[in-house]
Amino acid sequence: MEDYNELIQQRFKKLAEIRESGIKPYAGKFDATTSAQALNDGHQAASKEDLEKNRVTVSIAGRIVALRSFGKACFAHVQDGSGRIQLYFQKNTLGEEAFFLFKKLDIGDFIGVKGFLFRTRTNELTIEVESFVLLSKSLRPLPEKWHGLTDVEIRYRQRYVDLIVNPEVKNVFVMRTRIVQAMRTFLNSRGFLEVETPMMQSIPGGATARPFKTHHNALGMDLYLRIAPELYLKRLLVGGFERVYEINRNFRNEGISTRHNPEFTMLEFYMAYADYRDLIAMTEEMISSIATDVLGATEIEYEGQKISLAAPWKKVTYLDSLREAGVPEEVLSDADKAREYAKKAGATLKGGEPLGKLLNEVFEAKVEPNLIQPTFVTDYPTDISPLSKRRDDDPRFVERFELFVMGREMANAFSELNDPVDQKERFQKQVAEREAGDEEAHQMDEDFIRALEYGMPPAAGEGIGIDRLVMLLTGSSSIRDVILFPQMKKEK
RNA sequence: GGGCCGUUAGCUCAGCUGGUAGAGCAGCUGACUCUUAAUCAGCGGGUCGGAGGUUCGAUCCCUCCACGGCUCACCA
Repeated sequence: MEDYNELIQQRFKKLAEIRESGIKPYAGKFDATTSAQALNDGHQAASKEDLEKNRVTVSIAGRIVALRSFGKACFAHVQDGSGRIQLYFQKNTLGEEAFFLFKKLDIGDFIGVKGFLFRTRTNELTIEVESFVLLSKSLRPLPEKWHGLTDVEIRYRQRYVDLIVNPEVKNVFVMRTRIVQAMRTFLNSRGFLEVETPMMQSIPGGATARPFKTHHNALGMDLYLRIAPELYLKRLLVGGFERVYEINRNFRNEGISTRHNPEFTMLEFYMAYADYRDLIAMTEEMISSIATDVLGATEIEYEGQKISLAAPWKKVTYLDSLREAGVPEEVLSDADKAREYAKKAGATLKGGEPLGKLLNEVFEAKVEPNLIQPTFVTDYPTDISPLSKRRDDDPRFVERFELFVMGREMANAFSELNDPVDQKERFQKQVAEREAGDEEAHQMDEDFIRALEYGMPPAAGEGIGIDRLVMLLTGSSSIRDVILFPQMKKEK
């Protein structure tokens, strides 16, 4: 931490003076009768004369965010959890002693005030303060009032300051909470049960990604932070839960970018006796209803582009999406031609990739960036979908879709593979890829196979990246703007 | 991890060709009882991200390092 500068030292001095005068600079509770927003909303229609005729006495607590001082009077704004309201302090009203303490206050201090409402000459609803208490002395200066705080490093590292001075930042996080609430309401109303499954797993499964490793001392065993809850949620299907979901953190030991944070939040839900087609309809309904709940609209703008979340959304099969992007037919079924084509498209290949993986390189380069309006891409190659059920008509493809908006993957869903023999073979294939050097390939999970051998009902499951959904709905271009405390390097 | 860019007062930013740093806000002192970017007068505040190097002299040029941003790779 840096040394205390002159401004901070001045405030420590004021703190000492306040203590010397027998006043507690860090008080206990304060009973506010109202909030800034309640006052502004509730007295919108009250005229200057109304307020003079029928005096409204209020008490409110908050942080001083602006001070405009005259000799024997002062205007201030306090900010509470709901908004801001102006205060007016007069020496005549407060008395000598209280006015002396008032002079020791700084921007940033928390105070509780009692007073009555009036309107100023400029008609701003204001509290004339009759008495006040210092609730908490602030020792550090807040950023200036014109430009506020824009340094992104300070904004992320000291999010508390960002939240104090940038109301739109706070609003994004309020919206995030509302989005998640709307999601829970949607799922709960359809009979889904929210559950919690292990964050620490001895075999990190359910996704292709590199995990964080940790160690349990008493058990003497390595554990991994989960990369997905999928395999545990499916064990619950085996156990008889028919509709379950989990909204929680996943951890992936990979690069950090404007779209990736090492810990991020996913919704995963599983629905017995359904297939991926049911989830297409449900996803359209869920996301458009969340948008309506939270934004009051299904038309949004993201990074200058208008996006319509009104159902129905475009659907295209994986192969057709490649065809539409101009990929020649022979590339779609020939691994050698696909390899050549993927290379030309700029993919970095290690060699030995199966056709599905090669096609996916092409897909990511040629198709994904152009999926601006919500689009379901269906029927993925089996090679890159080790947990999905095969299509009856063509086992090279699975019953799976991904949802793309703004060229980004928003959801991934499939009919769950419930054939233990097929699942075991797929794991074995993954293990082989792992042994061939693919660190992200699945490991064998014997217990999961055992669970499937007891019998898992046919089911469909889906994952939706909450952070990315929040980005979309709040117009945020960086994932760090929708995560309160994004991961940063250690401060020096 | 690679490439590009950035880091100057508490905050937001200037700083020319290399000659040891400025503004606004915030702060302090004083004036001021309806301001809201309050106003007026005065004052203080800097390891110019860090360490080396070049130079008579470095905020400025070079090297390395740290942190951040964008981007590519990896991925969701």
